[in-house]
Amino acid sequence: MQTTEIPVHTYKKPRQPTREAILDAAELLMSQRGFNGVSLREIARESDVNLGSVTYHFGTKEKLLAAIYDRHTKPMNQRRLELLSEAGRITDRKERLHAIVRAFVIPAFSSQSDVAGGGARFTRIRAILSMEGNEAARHIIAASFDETTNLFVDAIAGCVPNADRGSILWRCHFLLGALYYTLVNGDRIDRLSGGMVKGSDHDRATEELVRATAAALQELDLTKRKAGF
Amino acid sequence: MQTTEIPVHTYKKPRQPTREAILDAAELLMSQRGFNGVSLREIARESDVNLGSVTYHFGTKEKLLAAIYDRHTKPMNQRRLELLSEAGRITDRKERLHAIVRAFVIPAFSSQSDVAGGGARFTRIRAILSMEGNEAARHIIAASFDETTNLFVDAIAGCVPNADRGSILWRCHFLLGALYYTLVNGDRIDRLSGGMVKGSDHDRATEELVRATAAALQELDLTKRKAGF
DNA sequence: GTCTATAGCGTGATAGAC
DNA sequence: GTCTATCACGCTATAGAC
Repeated sequence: MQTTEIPVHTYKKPRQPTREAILDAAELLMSQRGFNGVSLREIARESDVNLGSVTYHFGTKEKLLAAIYDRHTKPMNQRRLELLSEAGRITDRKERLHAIVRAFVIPAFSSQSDVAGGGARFTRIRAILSMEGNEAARHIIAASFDETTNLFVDAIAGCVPNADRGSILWRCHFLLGALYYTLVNGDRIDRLSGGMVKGSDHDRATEELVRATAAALQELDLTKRKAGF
Repeated sequence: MQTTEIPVHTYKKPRQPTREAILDAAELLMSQRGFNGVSLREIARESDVNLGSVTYHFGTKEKLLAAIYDRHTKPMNQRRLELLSEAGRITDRKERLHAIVRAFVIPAFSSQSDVAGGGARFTRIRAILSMEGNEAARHIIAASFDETTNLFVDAIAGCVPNADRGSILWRCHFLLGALYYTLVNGDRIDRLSGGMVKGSDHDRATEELVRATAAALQELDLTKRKAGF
C-alpha cells in the first residue's frame, strides 16, 4: 500500500500544540490524583512545557480544570442522549429499562470517546472531584450533567410507572456513586475476590451495574406504592 | 432536680486534652475536605493548639490519620458484627438478607457511635480518602475493613444460594460506592429533586440503599446461574 | 508535655524580557 | 507565544527553650 510520505528534510517533530499538551497532561494526572493532589508544576513538567505557558493559556488552575470539562462534557452528554434516544424506541418495558441504564453507563466507561482517548479518564476526574469537596471545582461540576440526568430519570420513570419518583432518584444517585467508586477503586474487587474478579474489566462492570440497577428499579415498580408517598 | 455543682472558684475550663482536641479537629476537617485538602496548620488553629504539639503527639500527618482510623475502626466493625450476628438468627431468607445489608449500612451512617459523635463523619473521611488515591492513606485503609466485608459477603451468599459469588461481590462493591457517594454528595439529591428529597435524611438513605441492594442481590438468586460461571 | 522559631522546600500566580 | 525570575505564602518536619 502506498502512503503519503513526508520528505525527511521537511519533517518537523509534530509536537502537539502547547495548549493541547497541557490539557492532556493535566487530564491524565488529575484522573489519578484529583485536583488538590496535582500541582501546576507537575503538569508543566509532564507536558514538557514551561510553567509560564500554563498560566498564559489558562490563567488559573481552576480555569484549566474548566477547560478539561469543556472538551468532554458536550461529547459525553451527546453520546448519552443518542443512546437514550435509541433505547426509547424499545417497546418492551423491561428491555427498555436495561437499555436506558446502559445508555447512561456506557459513555462513562467507554474509552473510545472522541477526545483524548477517554470517557473513563474523564469520569475518574469527576469521581475524585465529587469527593474532594473543592469549592473551585464544585461549581464547575454542578450544572454540567444535572440536565442530562433529569432526562434519564424521566425515561426511567416511563419504564416503571408505579414507582415513586423520589425512590427512582435515589437509585440513579446510587448508580452514579457505584459507577464512580468502581472506576477509581476497581482494585478493591480484585483484593476481596482474591484475584478471581477483575475490577478493571469495564465490560463486566458495566453489565453488573446495569443489571443491579435495573433490578433495584423494577422492584420499585412491583411493590405497591404507599399512599401519598 | 438536684445536680452536682462545681464550685466556681475551683472550676477550670475543662479543656480537652490536647491530643483529643487535635484528633477531633482533624477528623472534622478531613471529613469535609479529605487528606490533601487540609493542612496541619489548619488543624492546629481549629483545635486551638500549637502547631508543634501536633507533631509532638502524632509525628506526621499520615500518623495523625492513622490515629483517627484507630479510634473508629474497631468500634465500627464491632457494631457491624453485632448486628450481623443478630441478623443471622432470622430464618426467612429474604428478611435475613435485608437485615444483613442493614447491619452493614447502619454503623456507617449512625451518628451515635461511641467516639466523637460520629460514624457518619468517619465514613465520610473513608469515602474521600478512597478517591484521593493518596499513597500515604491507601495502606492505612487497605486492611481495616476487608476482613469484615468478607464475613458479610459470606452471610449474604447464604441468603442467595443460587447467585454467583463474583456477582455478589460486585453488588457489595456497588453498595459501598453508593454509600460513600451519598454521604458526601447528598446535596445532589436535593438539587435533582428540586428540594423534594433530602439527601441529608440518613434514615431514608439507609432504607433506600438497603432495599435497592437487597433487590439487586435477590435478582441474582432468581435468575438461573449460567453454566460454569 | 507544650511552646517558639525556623529550616527547606513546594505552591499558585505575576511581571517583564525576548 | 514562550521563557526566566521572583513574589508571597503554605507546607511538613525538626531543634531546642521552658
